[in-house]
Amino acid sequence: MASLPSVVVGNTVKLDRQFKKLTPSSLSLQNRNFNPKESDKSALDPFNLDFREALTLIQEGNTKVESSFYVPILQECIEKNSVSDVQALHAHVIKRGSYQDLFLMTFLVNVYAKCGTMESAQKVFDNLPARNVVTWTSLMSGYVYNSHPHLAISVFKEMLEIGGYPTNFTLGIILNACSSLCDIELGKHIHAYIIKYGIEYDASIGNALCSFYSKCGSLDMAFKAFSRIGEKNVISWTAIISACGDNGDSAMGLDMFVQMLSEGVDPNEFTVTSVLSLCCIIQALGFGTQVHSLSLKLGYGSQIPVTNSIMYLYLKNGCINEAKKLFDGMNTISLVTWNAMIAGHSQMMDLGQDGISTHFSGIEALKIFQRMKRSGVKPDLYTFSSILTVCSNLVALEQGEQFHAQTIKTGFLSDVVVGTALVNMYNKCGSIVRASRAFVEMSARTLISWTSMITAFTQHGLCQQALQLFEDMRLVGVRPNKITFVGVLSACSQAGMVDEALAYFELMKNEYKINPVMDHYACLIDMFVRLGQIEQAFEFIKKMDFMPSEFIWSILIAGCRSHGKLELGFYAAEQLLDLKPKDPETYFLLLNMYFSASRWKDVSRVRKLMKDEKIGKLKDWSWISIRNKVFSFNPDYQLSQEGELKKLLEDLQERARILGYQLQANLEVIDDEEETTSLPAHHSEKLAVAYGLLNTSNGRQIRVVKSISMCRDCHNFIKFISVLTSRTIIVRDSKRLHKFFNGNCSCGDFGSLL
DNA sequence: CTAGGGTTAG
Repeated sequence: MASLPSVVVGNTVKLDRQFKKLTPSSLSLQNRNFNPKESDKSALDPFNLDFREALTLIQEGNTKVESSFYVPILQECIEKNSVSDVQALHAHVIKRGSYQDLFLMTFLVNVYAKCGTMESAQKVFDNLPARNVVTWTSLMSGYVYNSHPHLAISVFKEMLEIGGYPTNFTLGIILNACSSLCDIELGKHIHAYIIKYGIEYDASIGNALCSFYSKCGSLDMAFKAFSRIGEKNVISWTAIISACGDNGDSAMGLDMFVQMLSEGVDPNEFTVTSVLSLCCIIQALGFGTQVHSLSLKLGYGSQIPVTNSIMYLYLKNGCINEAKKLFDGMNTISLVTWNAMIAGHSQMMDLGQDGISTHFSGIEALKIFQRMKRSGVKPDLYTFSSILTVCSNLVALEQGEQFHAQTIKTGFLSDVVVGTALVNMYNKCGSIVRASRAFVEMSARTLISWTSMITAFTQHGLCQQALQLFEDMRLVGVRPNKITFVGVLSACSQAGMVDEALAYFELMKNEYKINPVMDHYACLIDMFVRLGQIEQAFEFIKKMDFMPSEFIWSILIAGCRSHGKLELGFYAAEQLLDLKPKDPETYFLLLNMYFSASRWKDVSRVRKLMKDEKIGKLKDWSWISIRNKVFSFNPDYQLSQEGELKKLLEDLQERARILGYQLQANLEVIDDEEETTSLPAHHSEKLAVAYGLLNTSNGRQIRVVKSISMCRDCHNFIKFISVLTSRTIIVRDSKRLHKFFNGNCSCGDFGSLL
């Protein structure tokens, strides 16, 4: 680092005015601080003129004006983002000789920067008669503002070389540059410099350090930087609150918010939006609602970002009506508002709601997209990634293809998130070929892109490709996370590669220091179960340092049922019942197990528990999307009115029987005390598949999405259909993707627990 | 004259 002082100070013309930022309305008001010479006053008082008039006067007049005259007009140029007006004023400044005024010229650097024309800002800077630390800092700030952090840093180094001495402002700006570059090295260097030279640790330094460490992923250091600030201002608090959110500790962020209020600091609109986004992450609707009313009290109700984030919070929590009310009440609907609406609808599925509301909110999201386009708003990358996700959820391939085309036309495909969303869309719509093409064509890939593609191969039963891609990913130096390992372990599980699975499990723990989560154990247990090694699976459950979840016991029970291990199955069922499962499907798994073992007492015990826990019937819906239209089916579908559909199903059933298909009965509907065994051969996906067969041309893929898991019988039957019709049939149920082709399914036949 | 914070994505 450069040695201290030797500040370059130009012959700064001191002006005795205070230049506060002027709003357009304040321009027309008399400013008490403005006190021009009498001679200028009558003709050229910018505070008595409107913008255009002032500009015209300046351009026509030959009078020399004071430097301060330009400032409010230039301010307005920033607001209007009018570079040409800035250039006109600049020309005038040169002609009238005010270019000697370092104060004014520094301001001009900032004006050009704020208008996004850094070339001009740099040119003004280069021609300055003298430079001081403020002019240097202005240039750096311009480069950071225009997303050229590396250029800001080279200006910084240049300044140090000629002996310039950075101030708190300078260091704050450079720390920001480090944040956006994730340049940990330089950031720490700056921090050391601050300590070494005893730079006063004020809020500007503390806030910048706090954000810097947060963006580098060290919440600990962010907290240290924060706590050293003597007088914490709103920005300090907002910085630490967002730091918590960015580093995965949203609950802590809410704590900090409470602490901030208790210390008597009022949040501003930025704080409110940050807090609301934390509420979104951890689904803290109640807290968010309180924050919302607080923000109304503080007068931020008309702030668009505040409304956007509360609307998004409502949507993510399924409060569609509240969200709609806010949306309808907004007088300015920004692109972000549309995006929040679309993203909110596309994400309602994360609520643990059934697949039916997910489906309808997806359809709603498509409608919102159309409304947005009709209103003349152009979609951006956020819109496209959300809408592609909607297509994934709906298994709406044709729609997805159209959006793909639009991303190409608009150039947003080059965005890595859009590209990743596209990979996911093709995968979830059952097209692994196009998914991998989209992946290969990406110009850049994030960890999430790699993970998506690995998971895609796994879901399509292409385990070798999944593992190969994982190795490629490591070769190019991308560090896997726990989700990547779920994909890897699940690939091994499907392929029955026990040794590899265990080796990857160790690799994850030892080399990547990732603590296993339930999903990893579930993969391994699933693997043993698939291989029929039920005892090993059970041993593994006993050995793991986790309380087995509902899902783990379900896998074991399904395995016990398939492999006739009744006693262990009953034991597991007791464990499962103790957990008071949440997922309705789990109860049906138990019912079916007891039913097939003729344990009637247990059947009624489970039924009673279901009543106590208010578990309703399973809502069996399937949808098929053909040429942008969605058709819905459930078991109540009136087949008699559709002679063709009924005939087709009967015909397929008969031909399947000849090939060896046998109907497996399941306990289906629990209607109070009444129970029926299912004979209707017509779960919703059979109807949807048959409808697809009738309404698409021969050889085309059939793509169906279903609200709950497939039952074994349907799973088996559709394998036969794929043989009888030579079609590829994709059914995405609530748990996984099934791609049926030539009598096989990509899930490796252990995909249906029910 | 130079800053610091925010909404929507996989």
